[in-house]
Amino acid sequence: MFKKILVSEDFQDTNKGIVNALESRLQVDCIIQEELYCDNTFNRFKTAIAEGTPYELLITDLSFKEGPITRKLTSGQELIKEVRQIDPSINIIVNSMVDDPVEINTLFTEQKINGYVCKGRNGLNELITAIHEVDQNRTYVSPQINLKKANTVFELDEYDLIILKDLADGFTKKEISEKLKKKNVSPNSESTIDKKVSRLFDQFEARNTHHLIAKLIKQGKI
Amino acid sequence: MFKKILVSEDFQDTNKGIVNALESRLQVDCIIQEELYCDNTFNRFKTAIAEGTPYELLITDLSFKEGPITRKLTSGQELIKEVRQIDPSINIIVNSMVDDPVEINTLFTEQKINGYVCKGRNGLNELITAIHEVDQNRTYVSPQINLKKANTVFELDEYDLIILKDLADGFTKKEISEKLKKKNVSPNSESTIDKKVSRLFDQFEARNTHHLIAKLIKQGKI
DNA sequence: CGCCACCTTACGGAAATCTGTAAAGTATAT
DNA sequence: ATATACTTTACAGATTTCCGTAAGGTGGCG
Repeated sequence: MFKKILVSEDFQDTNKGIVNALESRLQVDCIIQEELYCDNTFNRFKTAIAEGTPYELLITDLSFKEGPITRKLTSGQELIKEVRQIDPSINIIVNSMVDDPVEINTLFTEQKINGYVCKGRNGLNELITAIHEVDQNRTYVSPQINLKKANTVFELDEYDLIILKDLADGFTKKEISEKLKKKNVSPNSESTIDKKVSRLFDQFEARNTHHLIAKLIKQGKI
Repeated sequence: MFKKILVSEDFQDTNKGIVNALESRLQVDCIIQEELYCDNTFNRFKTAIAEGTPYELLITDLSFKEGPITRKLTSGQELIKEVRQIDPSINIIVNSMVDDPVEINTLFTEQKINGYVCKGRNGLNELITAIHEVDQNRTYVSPQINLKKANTVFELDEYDLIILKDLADGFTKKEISEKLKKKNVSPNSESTIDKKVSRLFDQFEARNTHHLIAKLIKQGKI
């Protein structure tokens, strides 16, 4: 079983909840340490390697609030990427409230994480299970997550909705294009998004994006 | 100090984190109980009153995920409303990630909550502080929340409405400027319209015109 | 009157939208 | 295989938005 674990989670209550559970439910000789900031996590991680006592397991959230400290790493995804670069063999379990299969699938295929636990009423129990599974060189995914859905192609309407909702939330088409690429959703070029929205102008007789969004929200379609 | 506390929070890790902290940092003779569902919280609450041993403090989250069980109460807000109806004197502290001053202010003015703790890197410490404050009959709000912002309601005057409605109808700022000139409404320069809308970005925390229009329509202000 | 705060307007540059054209890729039917 | 229709993508330009600076106008106040 793992002897050295690092927990990266910015909410103090959750952080303590995880650490307490690990301390009481794992073997006594396991060192469990915690960080509230991605940057601190990464530094501690590097230091441990330099000192010849590397961590064996990283448990991290994905979303980290802004704080008083200027940050280099602002998300769990970025943290994982950096960590993987300097230690490809480290075990990583993500513990987050994200439940989008597409996004989670990307973590497994690209970031090579070993487990994904979706926060919820059984999250802590699942996390313990995940640790044991990962320790046995198996992967773990919360049962309520259906990764198969990640591979199903979006219907046109659903695709349009993603774009329109993001536009209504103030994202630019370039940003939306980048978000789609990160989620491995295709098509995802700015040009295609442009065309899709232009076609919606015709369809809904809108003069421009402002008009289109206003119409659709008033119609309750977004 | 409170002798009987009920914690309502659907994420198991967070729930345990809170309960563990309370158990170790409050007096030993305090009964702390926990629930993962609003409905269960409410039932336990009613039962305690019926048995003549009511809770003195309720600590609750606002957002509760859907689960396998059909729910009557689906949010902390609904829970608080029901609880207040049968026990107007119960102390309530909300522990949530919501950071919108308007929303939090409503909890104090309408639901008469006694404390609000915003989840974050210091959330658990703040929660302990909040409990002590509420015990002394004072209210508590996380320091990063500026409730004053909640009271500065931004009224849209008639001039703002003309511009916003025209934007939502797909007119460009140049067109709106021309329309105003034709109607002999002043000010009417494109530049002034620009400034007006930019100020509305700040006031309503919108990233761009799409975002602003979407927000205002959703709020029913246009 | 001069000073100050605020509003209006002009202007310019960077970024984003809107529109058209064209090339490349995909799937289907013959 | 080839033709066809459709989708995706790149690119280019004209227009519009976004944001900063600065100049002029207006009204309050000692």
